[in-house]
Amino acid sequence: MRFYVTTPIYYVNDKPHLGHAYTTIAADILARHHRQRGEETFFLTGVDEHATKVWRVAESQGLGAQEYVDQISDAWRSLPPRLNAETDFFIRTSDEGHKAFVREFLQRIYDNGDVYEDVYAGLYCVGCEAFKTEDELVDGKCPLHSTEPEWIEEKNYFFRLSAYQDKLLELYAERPDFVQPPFRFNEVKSFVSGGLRDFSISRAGQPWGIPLPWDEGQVAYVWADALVNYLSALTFARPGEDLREAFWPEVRHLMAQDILRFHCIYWPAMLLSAGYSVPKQIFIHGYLLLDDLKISKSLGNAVDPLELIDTYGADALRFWCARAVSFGQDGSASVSGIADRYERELGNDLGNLLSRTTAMIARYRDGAIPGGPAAGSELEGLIADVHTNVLRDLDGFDITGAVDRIWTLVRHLNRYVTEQAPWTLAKDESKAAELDQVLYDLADGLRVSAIALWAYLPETAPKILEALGQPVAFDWELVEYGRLEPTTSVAAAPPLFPRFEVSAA
RNA sequence: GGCGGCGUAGCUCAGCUGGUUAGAGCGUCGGACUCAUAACCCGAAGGUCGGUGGUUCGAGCCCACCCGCCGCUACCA
Repeated sequence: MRFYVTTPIYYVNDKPHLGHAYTTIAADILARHHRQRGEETFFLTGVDEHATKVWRVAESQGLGAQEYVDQISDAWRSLPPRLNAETDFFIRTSDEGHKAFVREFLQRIYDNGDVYEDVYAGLYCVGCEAFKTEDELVDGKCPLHSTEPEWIEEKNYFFRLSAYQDKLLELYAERPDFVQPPFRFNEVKSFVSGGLRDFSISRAGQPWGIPLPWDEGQVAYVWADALVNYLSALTFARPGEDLREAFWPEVRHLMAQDILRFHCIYWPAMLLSAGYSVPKQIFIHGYLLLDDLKISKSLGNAVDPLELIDTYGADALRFWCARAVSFGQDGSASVSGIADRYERELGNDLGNLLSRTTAMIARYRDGAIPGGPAAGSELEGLIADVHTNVLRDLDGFDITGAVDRIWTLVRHLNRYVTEQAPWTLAKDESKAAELDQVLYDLADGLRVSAIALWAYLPETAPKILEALGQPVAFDWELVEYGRLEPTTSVAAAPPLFPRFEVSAA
């Protein structure tokens, strides 16, 4: 089995905000999970650096476009590591390997007869980087930027998307899970059923971009450039290797709904034209609605994920992203929710569980875990549920449901402590075997929780295993009751998620 | 306008192909415990499941209509 997951390539002229972090975190959770299963996994993210605005901003600062994007790409490149996202490659559209591949890719489409030349004309707002129709304007100006759009009329090359309507509909019919969740797929199908218009794949008179192989005077325009990254990266991410053989078309694209159409319609059509297989799956996640408002730069409610990491840590942010909103749907979330999750769930449920468990093992058994697995325990059943059903959840991109399932185990363990009352057992020598059993089950349940949560909490999970004197390994087959390694060195663990001082809260 | 979705406890949401007293988390109130990061555990209060009318032995779940939100309805990264 192989697993290839992508985020969109982010537009360098943005600042990284929570929405970007959200997609990247989700992709990393999936990637880590599939690595746990022993699958060969590839996780790609990166930046889109070619755009008119980039060039204009660079010029206004007296910089060359390449020089400019070299500077601002760093902010983006550092985002995944800050999130603890383990990417396999970070692509930039100005990478030579990408540029060469795009030219070859577009040439194939061209050779296939799907490209023609036509005149593109319209009112163009530079701020929006979009053409506007008359009825979108207010007093002849762009309502967002209050500037008059420019009338642009130029020769462009067009991709014959209209010729792919039937092929796309066939594809959708053959692949009922091609686009997830289903209601997004419906949007795609109804859109395509309504007929497709060709779209332009080039811009004239632009010095910044990838020149078309058959007309060096024009550069590839957005989708003809950006989308191709998912394929191009495989050709040069590892020098000397062509990863296409392994990972294409085993790809899952993750993104928000704003770019759904381009991924579900344009991209498959271009791939078919160029003679490639289409992606395995496309998953559209929802927006985190902060105070019921979509996160957006223009609304001014953008949240800097790095500030949240500075306060709560990457694990808490990842956990919150996975838990706060059912993945795939829009949902209201509030930044204060991170503080709640941190304290209630990570601190009180999970962190405190480790504290009390290790403290009791140290106190009652001098750091040793003398018990062993007991057949037919309730714990065994819960762990079996996690073992099999988390896989199923995550195969369906349900990162929220999966972590909820794991949390059921964590909650069970806390309840188990109270029910068994080890402090009472400890007072009665004749109950020593019982106490051993309880401590064993707690330690083993915690061990399993840590392994299952590793994809979500890559920083915390190793700490739990270390505190329990367990090898730091996360293979999914270890999510099984009774695989606790004997140990004699458990000491009371320091808090995993310390409370904040009142003044800091 | 067309297509799709949503409206369930104070809040955020689960409720599979219709079937005994409608669930979870948080919040509130009460209790219990002491291993632990004053954490954890138990219990209670709290819902005419948007409205109306149908189908059915029986509907939160099916149908019709209505009300209120939201998404998509083309070239924006």
